[in-house]
Amino acid sequence: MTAAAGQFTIGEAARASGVKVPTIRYYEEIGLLPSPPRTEGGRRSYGGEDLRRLAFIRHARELGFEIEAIRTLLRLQDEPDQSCAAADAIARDHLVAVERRIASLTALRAELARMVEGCSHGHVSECRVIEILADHGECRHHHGGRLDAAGGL
Amino acid sequence: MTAAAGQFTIGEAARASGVKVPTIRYYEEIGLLPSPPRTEGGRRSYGGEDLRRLAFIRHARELGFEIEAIRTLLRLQDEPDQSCAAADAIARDHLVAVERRIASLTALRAELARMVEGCSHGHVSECRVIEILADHGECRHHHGGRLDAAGGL
DNA sequence: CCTAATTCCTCCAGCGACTAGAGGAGCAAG
DNA sequence: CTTGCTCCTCTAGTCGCTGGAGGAATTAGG
Repeated sequence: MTAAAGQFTIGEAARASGVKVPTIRYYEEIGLLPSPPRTEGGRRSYGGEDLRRLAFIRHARELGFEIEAIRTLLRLQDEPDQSCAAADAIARDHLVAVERRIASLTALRAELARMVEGCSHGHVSECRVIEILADHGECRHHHGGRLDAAGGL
Repeated sequence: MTAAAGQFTIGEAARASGVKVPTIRYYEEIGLLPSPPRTEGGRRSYGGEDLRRLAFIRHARELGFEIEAIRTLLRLQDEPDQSCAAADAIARDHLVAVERRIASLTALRAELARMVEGCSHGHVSECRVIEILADHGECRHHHGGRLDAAGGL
């Protein structure tokens, strides 16, 4: 460790924040994280403020905020005299989106549960799972849009 | 209409199934939907079986099944004498994933609700929303992975 | 001081599941 | 015959990363 106190390598920043190294570089590339100074050898050298920013980003991503929303939130954070109405609006919008998502996933769960329960574990020709998928009319699930299958956690 | 009865253009297939035209071509490209015969002029001509397959795919996508899972389900559907254990397993796995997702979104909703409620609508410097995002320690949300913000419906 | 292991650098490609646009051909109706 | 719609192919872009190649720099051990 030749570096000054309070300076961190990208690897240390990654371990401290829980954001992977390539992701940190990606955040820099898209301008979400400022380009840090470099050491003589050309390596990124982060300070405490950068780590805080990174933690902020990580937490916001965990909460499902999009990069563009986070960009706005970070700008707001940098200007503490401004009204926080904008931050409030972003959070509120997101809350509404999350609620819609929960509602649709709950409907989905019900349909999947019915599929699985109805399955008699015999042949495909009499399988509820296949049957319900083949015939939308048979289910109570009406027309949400698409859901991502896997998604986070 | 010069085409034989029971034959449909890609546009008609799209309207009938609710899958967009470019998406149908995409499904063909990735081998999810068989390449249909073409008319003299080179246009795709779909039959009733294709429409049924497309409806199956659409429904499964609405239910959040991934393309690869759908590919497996379609193969199963084509062999009605096989055991449906595989289909059952896919649906069960997906149900578990959906349940996990609901649980994490519910935790998320709670945190977002606390953020929004705590906001005093004053300046950014004392905004709960910004504050909670900046300090993970302040919240009860512990370490799920990432969630997609928008996603389906 | 030398070496080996680790970490870092840049650049480019790929994921999933589409979506959008360019540029052109076919085809049905007026 | 022209208008306007649909269709064709092909390419590139979306979002938020993730991974690999190929090489330089640093660190730890001997």
